[in-house]
Amino acid sequence: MTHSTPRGRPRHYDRDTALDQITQVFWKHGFAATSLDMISEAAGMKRPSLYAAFGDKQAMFLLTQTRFAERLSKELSEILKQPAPPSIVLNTFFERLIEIYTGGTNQQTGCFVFSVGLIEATTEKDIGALIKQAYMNMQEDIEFALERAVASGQLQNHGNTTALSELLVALGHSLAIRARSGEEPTDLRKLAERTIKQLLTS
Amino acid sequence: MTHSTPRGRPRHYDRDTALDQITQVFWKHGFAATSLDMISEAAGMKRPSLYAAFGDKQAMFLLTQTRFAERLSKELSEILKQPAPPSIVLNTFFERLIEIYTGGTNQQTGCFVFSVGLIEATTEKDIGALIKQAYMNMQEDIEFALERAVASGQLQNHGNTTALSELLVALGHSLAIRARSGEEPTDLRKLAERTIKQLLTS
DNA sequence: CAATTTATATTCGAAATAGTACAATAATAG
DNA sequence: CTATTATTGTACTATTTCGAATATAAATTG
Repeated sequence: MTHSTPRGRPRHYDRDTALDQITQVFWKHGFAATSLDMISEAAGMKRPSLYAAFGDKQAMFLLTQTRFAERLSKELSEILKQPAPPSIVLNTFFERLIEIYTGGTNQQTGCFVFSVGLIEATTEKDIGALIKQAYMNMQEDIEFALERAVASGQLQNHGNTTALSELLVALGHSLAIRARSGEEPTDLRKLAERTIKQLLTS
Repeated sequence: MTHSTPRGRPRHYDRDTALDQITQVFWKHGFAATSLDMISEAAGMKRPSLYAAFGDKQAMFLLTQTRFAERLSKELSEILKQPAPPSIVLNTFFERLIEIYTGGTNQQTGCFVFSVGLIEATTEKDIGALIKQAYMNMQEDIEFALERAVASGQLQNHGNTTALSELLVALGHSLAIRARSGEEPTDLRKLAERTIKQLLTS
């Protein structure tokens, strides 16, 4: 018989929220400093359940990294598709980024990929590729947005939209570092505003 | 009697080169993933000697971080004092930074402070302050250099030297991230050149 | 309700790790 | 040459950690 409820004892955890909580722990302490016991407690799952669900620690890390990168990429990409003037679009873009990087929705600071994942890039090539992919996507999306703005006359062409978008990616990287080293959201917002102004009007 | 040679058994290690080697291990694996055995082997010192010389693992990390930050700061500051045109000065500045970040002199990638130290900033406030100090110094030095260039007529004032220097710091942060995620030195040099050009001519 | 299935909870063992106590070594001082 | 001093080398302990083996719990199927 096909049934809605599966066969044996039902799962006590929700896969998605568990992954959210695992992400939080890794985000705060980094991969190596996070023990399975910490993960277990954070996720509300005993170690055997963790293994059954997600594999070992490395697998969990790779999973949460990929998941975070994809979600962030998708969300930011949506923001950049708005038809508003570039200064507005970029401001909302970086406001959202700063919110994420300073613990607005979660509790952690810095970027889970660009700060935390980055450390593992020397020993795990997959992670390095993932990170590069993440900011390359970001750069492309920004560049497209700038080009649309130039085409629609909302932005005077400063010659090089590529260099411009690379600079905006650099701002993103900088915000990640600054947030984790303890700078306040308000200061970061001001920095972003100043930077956008400088880049778009000159 | 006062003698040049101290009393007991002479040290087998050189403090400075030992610290260099400890830095290398931390730089590659990060704080948590580096064991005292790894440090011991890299430095050629047994654990008791390590403790006697530098204290525990945390102390060693803080020491190498501070030392690296100071040296880097001093070296880059010197470059920025050169009286050459700003495009030249900034190019040599970033060329040197890229060399450090891509394993030119050492073997490691990324920035020891902005990449590796950063992870510990959430649990150790000292490290966070150190990191912020490092890039704030960098920003000031760059800003002074730009202002001198404006004053001497080597650079047309684009209005905001502060915003400009913040963008150049952001480029530095971006290079650190890109280097560790596996980008090649040549690509990074091109990126830096493009960025400098974009920022100085517009 | 008994059998089956899946998930959770407990327990165990092996390895790694940090830090320290103690013995051995290599120099100087007189 | 003996005592002293500082450093190096070895050995030990307590704790943490990963991963797995085993026992228990909660559901469905017929």
